[in-house]
Amino acid sequence: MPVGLSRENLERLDTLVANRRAVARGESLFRAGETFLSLYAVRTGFFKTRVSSEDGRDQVTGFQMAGELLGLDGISTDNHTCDAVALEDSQVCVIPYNQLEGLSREFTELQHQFHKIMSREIVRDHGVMLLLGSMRAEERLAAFLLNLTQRLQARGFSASSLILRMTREEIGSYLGLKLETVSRTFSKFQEEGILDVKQRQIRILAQEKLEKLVNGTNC
Amino acid sequence: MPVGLSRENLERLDTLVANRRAVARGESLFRAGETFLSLYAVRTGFFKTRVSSEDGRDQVTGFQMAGELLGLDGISTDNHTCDAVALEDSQVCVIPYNQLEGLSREFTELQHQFHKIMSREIVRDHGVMLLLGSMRAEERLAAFLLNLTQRLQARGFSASSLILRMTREEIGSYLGLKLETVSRTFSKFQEEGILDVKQRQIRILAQEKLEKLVNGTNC
DNA sequence: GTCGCACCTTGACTTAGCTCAAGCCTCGCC
DNA sequence: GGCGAGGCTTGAGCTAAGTCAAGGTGCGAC
Repeated sequence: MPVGLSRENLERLDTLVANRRAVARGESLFRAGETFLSLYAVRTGFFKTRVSSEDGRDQVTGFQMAGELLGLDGISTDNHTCDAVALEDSQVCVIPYNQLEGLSREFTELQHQFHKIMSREIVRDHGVMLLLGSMRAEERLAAFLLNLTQRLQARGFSASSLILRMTREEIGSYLGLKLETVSRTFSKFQEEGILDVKQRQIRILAQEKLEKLVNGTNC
Repeated sequence: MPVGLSRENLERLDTLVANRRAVARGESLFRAGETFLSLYAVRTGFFKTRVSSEDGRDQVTGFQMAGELLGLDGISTDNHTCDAVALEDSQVCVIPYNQLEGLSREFTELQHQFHKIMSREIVRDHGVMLLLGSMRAEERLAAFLLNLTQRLQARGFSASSLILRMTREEIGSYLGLKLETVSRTFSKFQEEGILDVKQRQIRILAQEKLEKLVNGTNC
């Protein structure tokens, strides 16, 4: 991303993300209500983010893997508005937000990239709204799996074989379904020869059928 | 918002938003796929934004009123990713995006406010996900009405009386419900003495009951 | 090894919301 | 003033997904 920067400037960008933090499986990176100071870039591992309503309802709002950014919601009120929980032992880069704002005033390209990242999150959220608002259970799970494998593939992993880092309940929360429905839908996909499911090990046998479900020549 | 700026700088900020555009009821301000060049601030009127999936499913992603910003999704790919449609004759300020980036490199406060606005949109979207993923029809409609009146009240309108700018179908799309369900739920609220509903004229008779539905001492 | 716990699967039954259909407002237009 | 179209309401029946319950499975701790 940094194009044509001087050595000195490159070093300043480096110091922006120099700070590391390890988060053990099950621990929170941050929680709703905490003061917002930094963004976090996932280096290794896997996270979920989760919002809660006053009456204790939870909603998983996303799953984040290496290279993805956590904490953007905190900018709005200087407080985090969701919890970020590690689903496996993970490492993040700590990006102090005021330093990021300062540097992005100097480096047009950094500013532009940062805006694109925020905007991309908005676009992603709109996609999830479409999923939650108008898709049936099978379509939701198909879309979820295709999204996951696509992101894993971009990171050099197999496009057809993956290990889920989250429980059926977490998948259900993200997709607006109950865990039993997620489980039944996995079973259905297996019966139909679309997937091979062994607990959290998933092998995609017929990707085109998943795609057809999502793009839906059906309904 | 602009605090302690010189006359000259204030004028530069003014020119940023000097350009106006009128959009008649039913017309689009922009459409998915069009090149993204500007953000738009609603001056007067009312808009909906809508994403579509390949197979023609629509999802209303938001309703925007005076003072709210449209087009943030376009930054990510330099193309708009949703349609913005006026629900009544409206006027917007055109904010050329590259000028905004330029000025926000000079004015820390502008930069900071812009980031907060983007972040707020992300937080709002997470709230909608919670609604779509975990609330029942009555709770969704209650949350929708409370959100609307809150925003209208902040603009000096009544907290208890409002005129809907959108159809039952558009409300349903936003809330992940069919128009019949929206209609039935309005009728139910009327029977229970929570609302007085006359087509699009709504009077809130028992706001505390709506709040209780959303915060849910129930389930 | 085996015990316990968290997680997953499956079945039987229930239900919230959807679909389809019919009829009714209301507002703009001829 | 009457007519038409878009929008709204309501009913009846259906269905996808939820609920409740009873096991099954696999992994980590001892």
